Amino acid sequence: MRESQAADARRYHHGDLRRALIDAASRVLEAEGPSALSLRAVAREAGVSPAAPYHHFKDKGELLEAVAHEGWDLLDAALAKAKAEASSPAQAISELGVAYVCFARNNPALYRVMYDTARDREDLPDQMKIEGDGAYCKVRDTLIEAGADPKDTLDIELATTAAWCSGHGLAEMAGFKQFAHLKEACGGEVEFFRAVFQHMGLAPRPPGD
Amino acid sequence: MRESQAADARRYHHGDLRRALIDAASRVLEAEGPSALSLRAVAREAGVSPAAPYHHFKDKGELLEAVAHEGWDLLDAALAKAKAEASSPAQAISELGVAYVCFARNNPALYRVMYDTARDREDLPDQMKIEGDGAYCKVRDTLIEAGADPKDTLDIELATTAAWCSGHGLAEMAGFKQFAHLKEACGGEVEFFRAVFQHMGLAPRPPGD
DNA sequence: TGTACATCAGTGAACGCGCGTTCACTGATGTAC
DNA sequence: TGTACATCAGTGAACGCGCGTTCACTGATGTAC
Repeated sequence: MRESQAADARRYHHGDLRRALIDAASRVLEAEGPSALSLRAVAREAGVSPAAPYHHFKDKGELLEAVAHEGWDLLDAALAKAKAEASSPAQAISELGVAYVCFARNNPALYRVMYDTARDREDLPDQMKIEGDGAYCKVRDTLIEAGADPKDTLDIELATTAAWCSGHGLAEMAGFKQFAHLKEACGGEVEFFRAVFQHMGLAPRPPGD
Repeated sequence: MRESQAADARRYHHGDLRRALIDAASRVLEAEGPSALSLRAVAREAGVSPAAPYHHFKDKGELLEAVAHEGWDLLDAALAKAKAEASSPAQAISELGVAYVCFARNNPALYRVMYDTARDREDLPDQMKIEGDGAYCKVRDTLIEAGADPKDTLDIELATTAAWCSGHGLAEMAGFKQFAHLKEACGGEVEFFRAVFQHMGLAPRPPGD
């Protein structure tokens, strides 16, 4: 049937416990928050003994990293989708921001784990690095498409960093109740995001404004 | 000597254990990070038994809130100082941002506790509320002084929110190693902050730029 | 001023808990002949 | 195809740990007379 069995662990007892553990971790995370994300809780959720995960992850940290890694992939996919659907580079910048903040709002605990594990390593993951086509590069390339001078690399990097920080800041703030009246005044959460991005110079003013 | 003794608990055994516990918490926080901040560790650091804090705080959460409260006061003071020293409203906006990010960089664990306890309550503390003269109001008033239309309250609030989010985002990002080369290229960490704020529209361009 | 009493800040031992991790094991799966 | 063996994913009991919190207590301080 299959030529390779080295890369295919799926036929063992459980099927694919590694995968199942990451999924279980996501469920624990969204149901009970980051503080409830223990190895034992994940094993429990996956229906295996507390020792089982050690056949797939060196320790708890390695499981968390796997969860975070998946999170960055999901974020990357959300940004790619937003960029593909935008009708112009200027609009794409704004839509990347909205997609970013919506991702964080829809997966708050996962988003937290992503940055917490990065902070522990003092390093953002390779997935969003400057070389390659990670999330960071999508933002940078969009800024260039929208007219930034690609030769002024320092300026481009600063602009990309500014955009990323703005998105991250809004993502973290958006959950506080203080902003409920602003969301209402703007006519919805996404509209609030867009309005804030306008003030950050990251969104075109709507026509006739 | 003293008429009131109700408001003055300072003459009891320890002197002022409440104060001492908050100070001990700050020391634990900066030495070992937020995850090490347990009630027992704080009591240990203060040199008292694990039960002693319960005479001053209902539970661990109340101690954390007191630590966070103090943090917001310190942040407020840092912003007030930055604003007072600025030579123009436009410069004040930029200097508020720099002061904010520097505060977070100099007190990373405290900064984290401030936002974590706020998130648990789903509410930022009263200290930075819209009414009064908390940190939020300092930013808002400075924006008005710099020329924003005070009658367009929605716009002002959005602009203040945008500024706050930008600062928070940069504060959280500034610790990552990825940005080391940008700090170097800008000639220093503070210069990096200023450059990013320029891209967020929060800092005046230096003359001749 | 001196004494009896009330107050209450701090002690130290104990509780039950969930955690990360280790260990010897078992039993299903895959492989060689 | 059938059998013997090796592999290794998962078990379940146990470990030591630090945690938040409670409890009966003790002893210093403040107060009333």
